[in-house]
Amino acid sequence: MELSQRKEKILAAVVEHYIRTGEPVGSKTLLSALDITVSSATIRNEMAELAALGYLEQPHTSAGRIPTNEGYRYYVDNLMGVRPLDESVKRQIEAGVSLKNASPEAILAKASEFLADMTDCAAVSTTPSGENATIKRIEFVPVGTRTGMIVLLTSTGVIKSKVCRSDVDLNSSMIEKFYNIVKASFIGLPLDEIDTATLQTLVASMGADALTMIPFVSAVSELAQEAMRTMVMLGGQSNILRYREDYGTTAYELMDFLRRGEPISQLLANSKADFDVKIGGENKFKQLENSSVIMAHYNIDGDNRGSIGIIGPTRIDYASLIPSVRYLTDLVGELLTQTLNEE
Amino acid sequence: MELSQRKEKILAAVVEHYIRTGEPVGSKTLLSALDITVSSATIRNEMAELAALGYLEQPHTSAGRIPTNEGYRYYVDNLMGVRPLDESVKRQIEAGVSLKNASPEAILAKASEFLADMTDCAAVSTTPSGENATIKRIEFVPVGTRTGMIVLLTSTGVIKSKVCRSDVDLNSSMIEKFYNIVKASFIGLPLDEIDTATLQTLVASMGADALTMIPFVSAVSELAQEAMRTMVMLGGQSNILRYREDYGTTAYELMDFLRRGEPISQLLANSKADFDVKIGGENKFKQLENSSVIMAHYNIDGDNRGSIGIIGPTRIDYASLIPSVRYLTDLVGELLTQTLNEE
DNA sequence: GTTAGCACTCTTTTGTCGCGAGTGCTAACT
DNA sequence: AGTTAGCACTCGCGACAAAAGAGTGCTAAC
Repeated sequence: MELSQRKEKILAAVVEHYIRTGEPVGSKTLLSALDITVSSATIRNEMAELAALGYLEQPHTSAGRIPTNEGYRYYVDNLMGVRPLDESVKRQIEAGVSLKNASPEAILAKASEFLADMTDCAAVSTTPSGENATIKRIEFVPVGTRTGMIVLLTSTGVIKSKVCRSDVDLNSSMIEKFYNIVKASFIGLPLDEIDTATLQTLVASMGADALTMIPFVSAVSELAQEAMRTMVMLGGQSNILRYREDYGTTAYELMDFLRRGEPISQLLANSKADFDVKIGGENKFKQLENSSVIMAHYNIDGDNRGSIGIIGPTRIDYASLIPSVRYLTDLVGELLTQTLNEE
Repeated sequence: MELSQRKEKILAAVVEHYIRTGEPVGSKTLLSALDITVSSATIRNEMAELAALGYLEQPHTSAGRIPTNEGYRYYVDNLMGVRPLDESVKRQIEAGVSLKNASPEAILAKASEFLADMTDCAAVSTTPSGENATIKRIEFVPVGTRTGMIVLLTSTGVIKSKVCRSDVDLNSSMIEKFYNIVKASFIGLPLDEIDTATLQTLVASMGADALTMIPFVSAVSELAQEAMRTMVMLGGQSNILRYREDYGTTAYELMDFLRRGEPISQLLANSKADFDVKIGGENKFKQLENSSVIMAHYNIDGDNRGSIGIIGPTRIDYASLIPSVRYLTDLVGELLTQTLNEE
């Protein structure tokens, strides 16, 4: 749907004004905000047409207009000025995500927290997916007479560790047996091939040693699961209260939605493009019907591996937050690439 | 301050009714709730006296009475029936905290989450304090040409690990050097003696090796800090919205308060008794002035080491939640004792 | 000490009214 | 044909008033 230039100007002004104030905007207000040489009546006519086209709506007859979800969509796709990020904002973001010597989880947790603070929205991120990774290395470190720590390194550079407990005292022959099993059965194996069936056949093939080895073997499998699973990092839930009126009655549902990592990871994984904006009901979760999501994906070694996003009211400030989310996400991608490749 | 038996009965009835309904309770309502053979006028007289004593108040002249913080306090200290926990609730709690083979952090995180769900409040817990612990063991596991994982075990059984990166390729002589330094300088050292000053003298004494060893040594120190620091686990923040009206305008402040672990750990550490209830402004944090806190402390090897608590509105259901929190906390204590002592 | 009765207070609800904001339509103008 | 001025119309909102309802405090009698 193509709009005349003047309609576009009006639509943009309505969207921007409403985003700023949260109040329905009428023809007169618009007249002074717009450097245009027409009368308010003309603007009214144009607005009526925009409403007929579905881009604007009236909360009630005698109020101004507010954008519909389609209105926001048109604004984001066609009208929004993509001014480059301020240098000072860039530097602020750079400071916010810098974290040396930290795990991917810690980096993303901090990034989410920072992004939430910066945008006054709730922020979410997913840890790198380990779907196509294989097991590169497994180590066992005794830390007590019956306790040891298993360390797993994947081909994508993710390191996971887990304390594990044996039913009998550890001795070097057991540890050697463990390494033999690991070498023969695990190294090089794709993470997603370690399921309970594989484990059972493995345990069955061990014969007499099975009993003592089970805690170790199952710990390795748990680690593989963990390394594969993407975790959801969450920040700034309290910011939901900040825009409480905009969320209406869905505020509680929204907070509850945020707690459950699973749907969020679906939400974030659901888009292929470099970055994505979902406005109101555009995503299939009805808890988000009064929310917009701005998300971007980060790459590790050029490979799309995870996402970072913010969730705010539909009248979120798209124009200035989209570039911020994208820039931050790119930075995090670089940082993670670096972290995971250093050996 | 001693109250007559009848006054106590009335106060208890007011508190319990208000906790249940959230509505101010008047003399007639009370009459039907109370199996007492007096008229509403008598109850009015008694309530007027209770108000004069500071245990009840009226939101406005023609409304019923609601308990003051002092009223809740008297109720909790003297009136509240301490019925033992239902067997079914006990079993529910046992199921909620059972987690085999998990780290203390994971156990407490799950316990907080579960407690929040069970009580419809926000729940918090602190990880065991490592204040008096010493370093028992340190291991180094190479996982790449320049990367290794350092594993630290404390005398209290806490295991922490961290990936650490060298500037040059690792070789066995460096690893041996590392173990020498560790043996000589760290093993047996109390965690709180590892500060920057100690580290600097240590690095200074290493002479030429200092440069290559610094990443390792400082990683050990970071691990020691981590093992010492109590972390705050948080669950059920969304439940704050559930009692939004009760928190009034402090709802946002409350959520924000919960995010910052530090004040919460102060709050929880501030009480010596086995368990503790803070009502409204009784704790020094003004973000909690409309909240009550029910907290209990768990013991590891008989030693008070951490706390678990819930934060709700002042009209929280003390009588049934206090036993739940205590029972759960005891269970967690047992579980942690077991986890940390198994070697 | 207890109770019935009653006047009193204060909130809440409902209804009405007028104001103001903003619209849509029509007729005139360019 | 597009634009504009003018005007009647609609609707939400705040103010105000009246009525209803809940609950109290007090007094006088039991």
